Amino acid sequence: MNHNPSARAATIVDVARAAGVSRQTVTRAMHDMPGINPQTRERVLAAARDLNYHPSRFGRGLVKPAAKTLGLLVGDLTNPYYAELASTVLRLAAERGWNVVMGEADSAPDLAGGSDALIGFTGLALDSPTTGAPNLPVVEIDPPREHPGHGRIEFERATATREAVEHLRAAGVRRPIVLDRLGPSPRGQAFIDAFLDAGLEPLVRDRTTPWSELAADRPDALVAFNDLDAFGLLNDLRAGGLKVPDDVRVVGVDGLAVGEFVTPRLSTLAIDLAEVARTALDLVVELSQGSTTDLVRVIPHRFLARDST
Amino acid sequence: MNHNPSARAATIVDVARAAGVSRQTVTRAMHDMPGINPQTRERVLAAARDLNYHPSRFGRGLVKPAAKTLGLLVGDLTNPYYAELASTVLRLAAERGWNVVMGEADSAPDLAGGSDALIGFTGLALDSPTTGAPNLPVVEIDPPREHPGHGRIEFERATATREAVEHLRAAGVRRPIVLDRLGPSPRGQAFIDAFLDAGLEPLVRDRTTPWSELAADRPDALVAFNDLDAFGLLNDLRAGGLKVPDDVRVVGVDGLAVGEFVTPRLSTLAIDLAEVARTALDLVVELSQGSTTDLVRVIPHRFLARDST
DNA sequence: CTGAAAGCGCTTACAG
DNA sequence: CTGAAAGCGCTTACAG
Repeated sequence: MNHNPSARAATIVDVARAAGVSRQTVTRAMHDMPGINPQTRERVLAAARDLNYHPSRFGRGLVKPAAKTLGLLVGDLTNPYYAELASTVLRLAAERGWNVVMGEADSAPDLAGGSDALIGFTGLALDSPTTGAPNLPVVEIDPPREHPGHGRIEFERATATREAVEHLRAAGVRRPIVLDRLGPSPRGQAFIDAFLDAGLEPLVRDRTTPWSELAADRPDALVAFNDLDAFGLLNDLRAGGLKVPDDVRVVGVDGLAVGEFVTPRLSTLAIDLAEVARTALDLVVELSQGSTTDLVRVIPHRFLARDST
Repeated sequence: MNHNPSARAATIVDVARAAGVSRQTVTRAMHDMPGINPQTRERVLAAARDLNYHPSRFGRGLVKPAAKTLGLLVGDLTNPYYAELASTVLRLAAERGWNVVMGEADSAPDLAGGSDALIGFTGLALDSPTTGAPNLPVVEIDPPREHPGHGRIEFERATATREAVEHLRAAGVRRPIVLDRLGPSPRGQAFIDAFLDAGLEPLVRDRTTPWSELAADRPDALVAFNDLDAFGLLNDLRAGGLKVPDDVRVVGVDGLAVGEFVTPRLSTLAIDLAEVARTALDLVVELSQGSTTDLVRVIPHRFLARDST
């Protein structure tokens, strides 16, 4: 077995030669087509096995209609936020007969090379090889800045953020802390602005600050960077003997379904990820058909008041 | 724009003709290569834009070394179990310079067509087009049955299951219910066997049976089909005024990280998904290099006794 | 700076 | 049942 260890992979010609037939006949055997002598087929398949022959996707794709491939760049799939988005994209793409090649921002493969179009959270991998694609249609989700010619799904967060802040203010919150990453994110900035507008001056801390440190500021509300962070805070607060929402209120961002299952159920800023996925896919299809106008779609967050506020 | 609405997509020849240059020059312009008159480049790019030209992956792949593509078939990505596995596969594949095209079992795209090798939970999509692949290396994870020539990652669950059952028995459990899907799954069967061996006769109910119905049998332990189901049960039990683990003990299967964050923390049968991913990837690489022996790897579950038992 | 030729690996009619 | 020829869309030397 494995007769071609170092050199190039076996091609249809190698198999044909080894089996003493034409390329044509190799194709027939490989694809189980009719009109071939069973013994010939066996001989060809044996040769193929022997040479570890696998038909080239490229030779085949050039000559047969093939599924389009969509590149999808997400963050850590371990975060249900990205997983849920990816899940919807996968389903909708399959409905259209598209394949999806996926990449996580941190490992950042060159999606562009294997795709006919790209959708992704480019904020995670700015100007990566991914976006240097040769003329591919690209749709960016919640992008940090505009990129001419690219489609864009923008998140409208101001309204829902104000709602959340109003909810907190009405509940008596006076000393909120906004947990954000360094170099304020759009989500963090939206909360800061909303608090200021509501006459509250929020402290801003790095999202990874442990509760033990946060406690010194005696906050009565914590705005987590995302739901996952919020789950961690909920745990830390419980461990620290604090009651949520009575002692401290906690709000997340993302609207993960699993937020229903934690205790207390997490209040959060949700976005309809299925709608994001659907919109992004529609847009990328329009782009690949040559559309060059109306490239921006806006999707609103909404405030889900559950039990943690 | 979009001058080629109905007919076939524009090729390099169309662009060359439109711009009045050779195909060669089109390549140079598209890939920003040196040795081309800037004005010529502009003219070519304009023509390309005008014709909505995107270079064919296939033409290109045939002639330039391209990344290998791995097909990955999982269940619902919305289940963190699959998401975590996919995440590791994505990372490891990227390290090797492979692309990954993903599919969910329910939408079941034809992964085979676009892949050089396949990894997947074939129990979810048996004998789908996916596995009818023309001679692709295939690794099946926790497969329901053997498939000659395919690699196989088997889960060893008997040991950990016995441990879990022993733990329950020692805690005084006498009336366990095993929640399984119709036509017992390996995981369900393992629990049933272990309970019987321990001298306990478990009831078996469909995994979707609501607690309200289960309650009639006055169980003192519930074995959920998976962690996600277990989270739901935990909620139902709380809603029903039952205390876990005092009134009813609950054990899940999968070992999701988020099980740490629910209340009470979920006891579960965990499997090291990163190891599963790593092993599957190693195996599929061996297969694609022509290996035909030693195609089975076994990975053990382990019992994570947390707070729900 | 630009182009004519060859070739990548496959499949599809078409002959025999 | 089997094979010789043409062609899919691209890039890589090589000439000019």
